[in-house]
Amino acid sequence: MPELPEVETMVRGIRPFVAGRKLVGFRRCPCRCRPIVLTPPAPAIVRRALGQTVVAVRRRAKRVVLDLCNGDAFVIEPRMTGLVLVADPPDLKHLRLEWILSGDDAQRSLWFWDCRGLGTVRLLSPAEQADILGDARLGPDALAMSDREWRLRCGATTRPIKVALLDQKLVAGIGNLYASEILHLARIHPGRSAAALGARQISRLARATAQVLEAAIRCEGSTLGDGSYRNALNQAGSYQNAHRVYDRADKRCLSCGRGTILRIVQAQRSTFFCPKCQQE
DNA sequence: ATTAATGTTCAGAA
DNA sequence: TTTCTGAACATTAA
Repeated sequence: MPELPEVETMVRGIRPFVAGRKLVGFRRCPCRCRPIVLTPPAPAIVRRALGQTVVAVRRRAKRVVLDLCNGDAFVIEPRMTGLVLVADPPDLKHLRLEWILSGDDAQRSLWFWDCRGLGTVRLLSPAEQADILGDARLGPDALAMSDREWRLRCGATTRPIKVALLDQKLVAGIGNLYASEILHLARIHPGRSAAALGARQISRLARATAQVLEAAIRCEGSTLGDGSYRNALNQAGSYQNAHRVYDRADKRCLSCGRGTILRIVQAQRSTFFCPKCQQE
């Protein structure tokens, strides 16, 4: 579920509750749901992380990173339905992992809640962080791409631009929902070859990416009809009210007022676009 | 019963 | 080498 704006919202939401605190315990889910996949296994995590202080809370692509004072870092990857919470989980069933934190005042907890259970939590050494979070595996953050970088990276692949935007090695942070929204704002057809985009289109793409993602962060992300996404305090985001095309198949285009939103499938994922605003 | 869902990764084929 | 497809992971809701 979460893409860059949702993960950024998680990071900002938990930071004041987590940064500067010491890890004094871990607990697995109290219910009988499948135990989360931990890397390394739980005993090694306890040995390496217990007693460490969380010195920073940051985002890398669609992951939440908790930097510890010994150089290790927890890397939380929410995938489709994962949430990081400091209060009030949606239900008590899918609380996969709890970090117990101690600070100047009372003890408190950070939770990883994940309904589908595809998310992961890893404790990585500095060398593993360089490998898994480094430039060889992830492209530049979507909010830190220059026009020049957009041009070079798009120019290097003939894949459809919608598919290229989902490639985390090309640009990090964009997912299926925001890819459709960005291309609609940039007035680019999702099937266009990335390498075939002209200079004006690249510059529109760069501006649309920043505009959509920054607006979505201000709205604390998108909470769709199933209510799945929640911020760190288990509150819904509001960017879904600003969606122009995502999940709006057969509805009137909100921009031109004439086109009908189409749903197509690219790389086994839904793409939504307006054939009037986004010409081939 | 079937399908699709804001993600990632792998195997195998073109 | 690049690109594409299908499958896998697991859960829920329409």
